Amino acid sequence: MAQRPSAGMTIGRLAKAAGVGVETVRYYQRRGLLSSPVRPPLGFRRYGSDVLERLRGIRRAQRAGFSLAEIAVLLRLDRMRDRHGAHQLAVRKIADIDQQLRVLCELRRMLTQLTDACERGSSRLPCPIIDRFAPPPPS
Amino acid sequence: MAQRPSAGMTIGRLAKAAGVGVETVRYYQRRGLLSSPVRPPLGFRRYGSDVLERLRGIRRAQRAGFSLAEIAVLLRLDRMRDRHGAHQLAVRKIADIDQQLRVLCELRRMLTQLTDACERGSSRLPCPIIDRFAPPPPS
DNA sequence: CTTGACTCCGTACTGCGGTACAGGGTGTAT
DNA sequence: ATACACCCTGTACCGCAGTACGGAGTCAAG
Repeated sequence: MAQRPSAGMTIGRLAKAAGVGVETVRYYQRRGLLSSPVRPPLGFRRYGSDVLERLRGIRRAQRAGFSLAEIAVLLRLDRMRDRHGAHQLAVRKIADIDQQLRVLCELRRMLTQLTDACERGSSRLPCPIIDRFAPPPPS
Repeated sequence: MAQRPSAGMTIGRLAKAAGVGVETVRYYQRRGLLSSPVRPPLGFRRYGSDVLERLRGIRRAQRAGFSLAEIAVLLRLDRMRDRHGAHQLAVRKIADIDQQLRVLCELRRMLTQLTDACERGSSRLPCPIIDRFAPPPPS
């Protein structure tokens, strides 16, 4: 049983293991998403694998479209074991996504129409894109 | 032919006609998207309907998903009558939108799976949403 | 001629999710 | 023992698209 050089990772290794920057870890600590172990009187803070798992969880939730503020709420619901709250949050998120999808589809339709018109039109006519979006100054 | 009280609108009327705030108009002027008429030695600036049309064009382009920086480019292309450039910009924008759509669809699929699992699961088991995103501290 | 609404100009602040940097202290390998 | 990489703390800054505010000037109606 060799004495470990000190149990746990330093912040740098933690960050690397989670694929984020050191500054990002500190930022999450400031936001209260990650706890910061007490600093020993001499030396650096050490982080256990639990913190690493948490950090990875935060990133997963981010990829799922939750903001850091929402993740803070999720973590709070977690501490309170509030399944219902978490479920509601996810359902609302899906509604958000649906709204965004609608807007983007409409946008795509509009832009596609425009580029199609631009391609078909005689090059002597004004470009429909410019025409729609940038009515020329009266000159 | 009554002498008009002074031709054109003040900035407040211009803003209201376009449905934006006065500060927004000034902001666009600072960004070089709208020209600012010379201020007469005494009195306020006056804006013609050409500026109003331009302002409306900027808002249309924004709604179509262009950033102000991109709109600045569009306006420059407009001045140069560069149809091809405008077309390319729009095509790139469509590719952006497609990428966003892909990401959002994947997200939606993932969240839906999660909420479904949450609804079906026994309430005694840990919530899959919390479980996925917020692995509880070891405690 | 006063009142109130508007304009002008400059600067600073918002929220989001970080990033950068300065000026120290510390751990570890050689 | 010394070099060098890493950590700590605090603060400032990034882009985006505005919004807010202070203190002054000006215009128009009553």
